[in-house]
Amino acid sequence: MISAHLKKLKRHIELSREEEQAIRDSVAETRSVPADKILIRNGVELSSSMLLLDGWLARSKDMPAGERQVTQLHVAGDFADLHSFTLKRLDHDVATLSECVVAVVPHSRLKELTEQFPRLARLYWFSTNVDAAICRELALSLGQRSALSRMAHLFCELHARLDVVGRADDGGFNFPLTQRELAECLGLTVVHANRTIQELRRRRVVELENRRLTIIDRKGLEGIAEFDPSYLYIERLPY
Amino acid sequence: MISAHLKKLKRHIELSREEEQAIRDSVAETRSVPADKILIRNGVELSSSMLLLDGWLARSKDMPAGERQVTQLHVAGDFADLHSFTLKRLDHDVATLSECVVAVVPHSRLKELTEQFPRLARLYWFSTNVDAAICRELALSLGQRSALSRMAHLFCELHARLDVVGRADDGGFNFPLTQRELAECLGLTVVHANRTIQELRRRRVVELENRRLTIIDRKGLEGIAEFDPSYLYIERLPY
DNA sequence: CGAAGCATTGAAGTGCGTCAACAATCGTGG
DNA sequence: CCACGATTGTTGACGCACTTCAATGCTTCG
Repeated sequence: MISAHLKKLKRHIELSREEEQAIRDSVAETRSVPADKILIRNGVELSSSMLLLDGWLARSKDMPAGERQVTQLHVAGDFADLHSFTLKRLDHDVATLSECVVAVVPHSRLKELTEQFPRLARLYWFSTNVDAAICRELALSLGQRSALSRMAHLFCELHARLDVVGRADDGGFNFPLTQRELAECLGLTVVHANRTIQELRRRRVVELENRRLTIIDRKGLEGIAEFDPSYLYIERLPY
Repeated sequence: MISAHLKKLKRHIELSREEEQAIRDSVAETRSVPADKILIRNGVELSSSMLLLDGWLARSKDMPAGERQVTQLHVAGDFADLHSFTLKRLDHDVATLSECVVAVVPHSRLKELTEQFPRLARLYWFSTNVDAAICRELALSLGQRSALSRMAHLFCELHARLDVVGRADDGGFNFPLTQRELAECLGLTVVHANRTIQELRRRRVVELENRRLTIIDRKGLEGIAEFDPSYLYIERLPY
């Protein structure tokens, strides 16, 4: 089940036998978590990071009055809080959006791993930097794109990211979020998120039903989104 | 002039003599750059990172039609593109907002530095993770806060960050951005940014003139912003 | 089978955008 | 030191994308 994570890493560098084994050995335990649970709470001191093996997670930040912004979605193969290795506590919550399987990686092992394999240290550093790039693209979406373009952009991004770990096909992908959660990703109200989905349906670019997103017109969707995947850094061997 | 950077780092760990010297030695050259220049262009392969010694920089992303979102502001002591060490090319531009002095740090030296001093590797990794936390807070602002609250929040954040490097006082700080640039940080039009400044003035919380931001009512400003600085990770010794 | 959450719809309101004009300031060269 | 164009700041009128409020049917699940 850690194969999705390794698949992602191997897009960037060839892993030696020892490196791959060290990564496998860094997992202390594997846990199953039901949907709608807060896995990591804002501000709490942490001594391990969570590697998502299956399911969907969200990083979210709440306002005093209760409004919520999801700042990142995570799918199989993603480290949900690798940044807690250096930050020690998070500035956001991490919650399950579906039933999830997570691997627990103690910070102590990450320390050994990164000191023993500086190349892996840079690879994992790279990985948190890609998270940051995704967040910058979100800021661009929230600041400049219309609701329609924003939603289309999110769907394009998710398709590209899921494709890397073999969880998407040309027709689309499983999408377990409710419209409320989707709205929280996009900085919209539920009502407007609903109307935006309907507009995408009306334009025959996507369909969304039964927790599955069907992409009907990929080019059309990417056009609405003005999608350029280079910010995802999905390419082979950067160094 | 690198002292602002060291001051920032020393908030988090005590630097040994050797570590501090290694950081100083990592600078290959120092350059002065006029205002309104693109220092680093989106997509270009890089072999060094820029440490800002003095002045203001912005990370910005442009849309095909020309709209621009600033995803981060940088002040003295900040690494503008430490993430280029692992990403190799950026997903955004870095431009000068004022005259700037930057130190050029080759990636080759960063590689040596981080391999020789794993503690510094983690500290610099930490630093890029704080940048990401700041970007998440921006996403929260853009997605959920009103224009007024967003602007107040930015001013609070800048005051806190400038204070760390000794470039703010109780009364405020120098703020070289035009209203257009400020608007680009906040996802607003110039016209509405102008009206928002006026509302902050009317409420007697800040004044903005002659490239200086004066904070008249700190508590009032923080109240409008619902400002909680914990996402900035300004505190002593996380490990 | 009932309750709770989720998706959908309509009507009305508003925060911010757009367009357009003008005033103030700045930088530059004569 | 002034002239002048360019940039920056400010204001008003109007429009619209998105919100708010409220109601209704649809699913899901104990």
